[in-house]
Amino acid sequence: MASAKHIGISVKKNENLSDWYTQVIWKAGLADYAPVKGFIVLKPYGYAIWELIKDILDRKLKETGHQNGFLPVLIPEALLAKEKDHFTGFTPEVFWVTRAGNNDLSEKLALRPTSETIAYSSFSRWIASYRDLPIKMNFWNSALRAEIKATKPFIRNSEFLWQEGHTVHADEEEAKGEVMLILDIYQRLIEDHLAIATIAGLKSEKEKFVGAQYTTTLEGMMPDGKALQMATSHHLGQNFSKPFEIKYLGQDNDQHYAWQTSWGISWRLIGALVMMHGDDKGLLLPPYIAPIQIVVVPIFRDRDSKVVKSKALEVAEVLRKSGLRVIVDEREEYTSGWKFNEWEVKGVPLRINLGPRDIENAQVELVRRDTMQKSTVNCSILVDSVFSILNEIQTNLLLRTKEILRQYLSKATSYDSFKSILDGKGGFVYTGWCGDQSCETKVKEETGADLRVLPFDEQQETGLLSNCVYCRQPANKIAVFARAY
RNA sequence: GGGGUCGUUGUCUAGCUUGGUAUGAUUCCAGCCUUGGGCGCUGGAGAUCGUCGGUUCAAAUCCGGCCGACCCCA
Repeated sequence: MASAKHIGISVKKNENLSDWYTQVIWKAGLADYAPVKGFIVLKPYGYAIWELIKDILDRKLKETGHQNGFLPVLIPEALLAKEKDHFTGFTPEVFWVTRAGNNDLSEKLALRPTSETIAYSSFSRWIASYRDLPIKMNFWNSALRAEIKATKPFIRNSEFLWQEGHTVHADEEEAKGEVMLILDIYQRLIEDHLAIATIAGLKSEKEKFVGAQYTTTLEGMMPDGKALQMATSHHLGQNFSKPFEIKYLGQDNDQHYAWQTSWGISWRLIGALVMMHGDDKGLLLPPYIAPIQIVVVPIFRDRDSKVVKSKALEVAEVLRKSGLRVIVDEREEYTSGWKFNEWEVKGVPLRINLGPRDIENAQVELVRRDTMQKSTVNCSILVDSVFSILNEIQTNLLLRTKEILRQYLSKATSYDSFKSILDGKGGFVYTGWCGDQSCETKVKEETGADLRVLPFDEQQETGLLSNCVYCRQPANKIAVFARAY
């Protein structure tokens, strides 16, 4: 139908990912624009996805000994400026509060771009001896970083929901262990629940968190060949403990500066979910992270609406008792065809069609959102069938993103081939790198690609990539470059 | 950082060149009709044309600033 065209997604995903993406965010009911540039309003369906991400991660963090707290949103300028690199790095994007009511403030207050400084000013007062360590805290809050130019819902906003963890340890090895523990938790969350494959590794000196000793990262690859940073976990060393005087009295009766980590994921993961799994029909959510895993659509004529509806509610109840998130779309003002399309735009992974025909045969029709395959199952084996299909969808989606990642992995031994890959299909390009920041900067300036990650897995494999892609000097690292969001 | 496109009702859109009562669809509401892939019919509602200023007897339309959205390139 012609009229149906502008109700659904009006652009193909592989023709214009950007336009497609914003349409899906809007039409699936995840978010809406706010009156101020770079800000968005999260609608219930979008917030429900965030809540699920939050629940899963929160549980994992508590299981590993972390506790939640809450920090103020305003940070005095002097505090934010205490660690110099950190301050210099963030200052271009900090929002400042300079007035309260009718009075100018004597000291500017920053809307937190991140909470290291304010958290650590507290930590320094909480810690006296090694017996007070470790501190392992996490904060669910929002952060504000002014985005002047390019904004994109969930991917790049001036305010975003996230989680920031901050830990303090007596010795460096323990802190380094924490960094890797968290990165692993993130990778499990992202692969096992969000069904997105990533590359784990180190950020370069240029790209690391300002103020960190080193930054570990999980890098994802979007279907258009552009990279997206999914999570970071930082070893802060003693870079903050020194200016913030986070000291403890050791068993040796001497004062020591503590070792620290910080780490975070944001609602950017929702953006990644949309881009990775969605298709021309709209959103497609992996079952483990879908607020609605199953929608039951009763199909009826007037004379049998009662019996069909009550059967639909019964089916939903059985599935709910098995722990599934199920709704019944009982609305009478829409036809079933309308409902099919709507739930497909919203990405519900599994739909159950239930009409008089099915009731007669004690069966239901299952429709998978990922393959659009329909199957008919007998009510007696419904729960088992549903679980096995949901698991299949989850597995299938992860396989798809692994395949996308694999197709976007290239190796370049010369700068010419490096450039032609970037200008062609894009994606991740593995190269040799001398380790010199000036080569990294030149590559960025000339090609638009930055050094996304020094992958943990590939560092032993030299061979072909034995020279720096830019200066041709002997390489001492395998670097992965890409254009990125 | 550089370049470009755009803003008319909840949504999409005509009108703008050549200034004079704002077009159509969808949506929403009431009622009828029914629902296995975006049903149909009847009636009704919904717009200070993003915003501020300028030109003019008169501005959605011409000019300028600002706000916002989007795209391409580095």
